Order: sequence, then structure tokens, then C-alpha cells
Amino acid sequence: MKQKRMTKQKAVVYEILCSTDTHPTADWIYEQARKRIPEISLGTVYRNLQVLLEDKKIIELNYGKGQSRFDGNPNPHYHFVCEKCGRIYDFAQDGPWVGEDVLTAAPGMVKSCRFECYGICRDCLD
Amino acid sequence: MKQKRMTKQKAVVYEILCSTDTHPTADWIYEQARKRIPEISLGTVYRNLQVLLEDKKIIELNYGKGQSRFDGNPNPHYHFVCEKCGRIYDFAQDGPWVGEDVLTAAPGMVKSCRFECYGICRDCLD
DNA sequence: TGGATAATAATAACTGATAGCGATAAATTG
DNA sequence: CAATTTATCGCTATCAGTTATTATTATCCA
Repeated sequence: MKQKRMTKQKAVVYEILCSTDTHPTADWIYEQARKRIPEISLGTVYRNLQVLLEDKKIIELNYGKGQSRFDGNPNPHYHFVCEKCGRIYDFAQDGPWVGEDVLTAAPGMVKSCRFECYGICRDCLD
Repeated sequence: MKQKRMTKQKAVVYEILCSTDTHPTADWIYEQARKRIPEISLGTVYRNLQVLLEDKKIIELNYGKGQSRFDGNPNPHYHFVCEKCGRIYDFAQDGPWVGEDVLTAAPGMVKSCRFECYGICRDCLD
């Protein structure tokens, strides 16, 4: 297996992602990264996000439209997407989970799940 | 509000989508549609899928990578994605549902949800 | 049936992401 | 510590999927 190196670029990408809970896009990470490594390229950001994904250090969130978003928390957890402001929130990791009965109703062997809610966040409700 | 017309193309796209439970891609629908309207264009398929989505007649399923898939059943239901063969299955609509407790744990007002399981389907397990 | 206009077919343009390339720098070897 | 290997770099071109544009055609209501 190909050995992986920790580079300044990779470290910065990972640090930026871990220092926020906003589930940013690659573009946003790129903008932030340029503040610390002005010559970094968008391709490098994408490449390192891919490597971090392979190492299961981070999670990728796709919402079909637009860009992927990334999450520095690799532990399984649910997300709430505000349809008004677009922000993505985490469900509390110590909150309730989808029941076993739902999983056993699946037409096959379940290896992982994805659960998301869409609606209006508390900020936008006020 | 702009009035919408029912065209041969739109009807065919909808009929094709409703006549299968394979959650096809726009490309597949296009191939099928050409059997009935040889001169139909891919753009028209995409456009009509968009219109049907707006009318909430169908559902779009994105899995990030690759093409979107479409579902002629607009009622809320869960999906199971086989990671081996790529097929997408429906959960039984009379099966168990994600508990209310999970929904009330959301950081906002929930309007819709998405729940998917990934794993190996029964066909591929044999 | 006629006319306004929504929808079409064809094709070009767009977007997010990836691949290829020569250059660079980190690891390894002697 | 120098030489060599090779992973990663920045850059650019490319790709796939989708959407926008445009001239033409078809729908629908009076």
C-alpha cells in the first residue's frame, strides 16, 4: 500500500475542517486555506479531502444540488438542513437514534445509514 | 403563475418513471423514451423531470457520485442501496418508521426527512 | 380555427470534480 | 550528508452531468 505523507497542505485542510461545525464546501476550505498557504490550489484541497475521506478522518455530505460539504467529525451522526439559510446542523450525538426495527426491515444486510431532516432552523423561525 | 401544458414528451417521461421501481437515471429514461419518441432530446427529459419535481409528482434521489435517480412514487419512503450491484430498493411503506423522538431532537422545525441504508442486498448475499 | 406562448430539439455553456503533467520536497538509502 | 526515490504539489485541461440558449413547433383557450 502506498505510504501517505502528512504535508502542510493536508494538515491545514484538516485543521480548517475540524475547527468549524459549519460543514463547509471545498471552495470555502480553499478560501480559508489560502490565508495560511496563499499558493495552495483548489485541486490540492480536493485531493487532500479525498485522502482524508479514504482514511475515514472526515465525512462527505452530498445534497445533490451544488457542492459537496465536508464534516470533520467522522462519527456517525444525523444532520438537519435549514431550507431557508442553508446551514447544516448536527443532531446531538447523545440524542435518540433510529430504531433497530427500521434497520431490520431493510431488504438486505445494512452496513451504514444516512438520516437527515430538512426544515427551518430555530434561528430562522424567530 | 405560468400555465403548464401537457405534452407528449412530458407524459411519456412520467409514464416510464411510474412503470418501473428501479429508480432510474435520466439517461435510462431518455433511452426508454426514445423508443416511443425517437426525436426526443435529453434536455427535454431533464426539463420535464424538473417540472414533475416542482409539481411533487416524483422524487429525486442523489447519491453524490454519478447521476441522479428518480422515483415515480412521491410518498415518503426509505431506500436501501446495494453497494455491490448498485440497485436501489424501497423499504415497505407499511414497515416501521423512524421514531418521533428522533424528529423532535432536531434543532428546528422538521418538514421532511431522508433515511437510507447502505449494504448488501439479498440477491447479492446469496 | 387562429393566435399567443409554452415546450421542443439541438447544441452550446456551465459547474463541480478529477486526471495528467512537470516541478518540488519529503522520505529513504548509501 | 548527498543521492535517489517517490508522494505530493500547483497548474491546466478535461470530464460527466446538468442547465441555458435559440430558433422552431405544438398546445390550448377564445
